[in-house]
Amino acid sequence: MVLGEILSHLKKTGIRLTPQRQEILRVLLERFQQGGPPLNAEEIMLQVRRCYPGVSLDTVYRSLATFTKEGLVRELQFRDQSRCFELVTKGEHHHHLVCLGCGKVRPIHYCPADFIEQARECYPDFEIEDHSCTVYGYCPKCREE
Amino acid sequence: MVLGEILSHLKKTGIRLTPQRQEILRVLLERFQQGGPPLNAEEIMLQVRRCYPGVSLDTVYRSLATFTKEGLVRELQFRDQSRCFELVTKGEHHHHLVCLGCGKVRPIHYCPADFIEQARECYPDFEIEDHSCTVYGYCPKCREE
DNA sequence: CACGTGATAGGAATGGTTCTTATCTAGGAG
DNA sequence: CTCCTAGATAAGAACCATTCCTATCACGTG
Repeated sequence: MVLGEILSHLKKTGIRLTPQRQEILRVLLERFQQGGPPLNAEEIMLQVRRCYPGVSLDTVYRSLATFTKEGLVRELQFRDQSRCFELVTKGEHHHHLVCLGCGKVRPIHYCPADFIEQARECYPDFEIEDHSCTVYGYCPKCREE
Repeated sequence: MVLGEILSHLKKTGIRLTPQRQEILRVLLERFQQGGPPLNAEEIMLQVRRCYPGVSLDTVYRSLATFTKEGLVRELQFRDQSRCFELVTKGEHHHHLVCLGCGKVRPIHYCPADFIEQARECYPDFEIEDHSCTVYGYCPKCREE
């Protein structure tokens, strides 16, 4: 997955490809390639401001909403109330392990196919689009308290 | 699971058992018994006000936070930003199907044990406390748009 | 290369949640 | 049963992440 692929996808959709938006996507891609935790809107803004100092939080939120609608970005919600975002990548799929102490997020590279199957059987009239599985606990550092 | 069990559990913890708190728990229990979707703070407040008209939203939030810390209540977050609460019940365990259109929540009475197992294997140093699995899609009504 | 439409910046507004303060009360001690 | 006090409550103010508003700007179509 490279930035070019994402940008050409965007072109097809007719969504305008401003430099700010390219930078937002680049930041998300970089984070994905590093395997790090998802970013929240403010973190994204701070990163983007390195190149485009004038960028507003509102712009970041609006762009992320647009990308989410387009299926390029996924929004995540954990129990600490924080909202964060990650790139949707073809061929790669993961879930999350969240520390209830420090809020740090780690990826789980496993997907329970049986669960989705069960949901489909239970509610055949539903058009299933997506799913998310999250495990909560305490990381080694937070266990010591 | 009856209200008495919950209340006696609370007594053991030393948490004060005010009538408002009893009513909040009763409302949550009623919802659980009906098998309905989880409630948000405002819905709970409105129900509680039938008996205790003076109850404030703040009281509801504080009580729910206390119950959550005590493991009596679970807080849920879905992608529409809404925050809601449900009773934690022994012997019963479920996950959720959420409509991306209207936000309505339905229970899925199935749990992917393999997923939790995998998380444990992946991160043996983590102390796993809880997990949640959510499927997103469009309900029959919202599919028509 | 000019034009129109959709995007942006900045500041103001919003709304859910939490804090503050004064008052009250549940429940243990006497 | 009555008193006492730590902890709970109500009301309104404060908070803060997110969204709205409006004037301005610029992407990329034609």
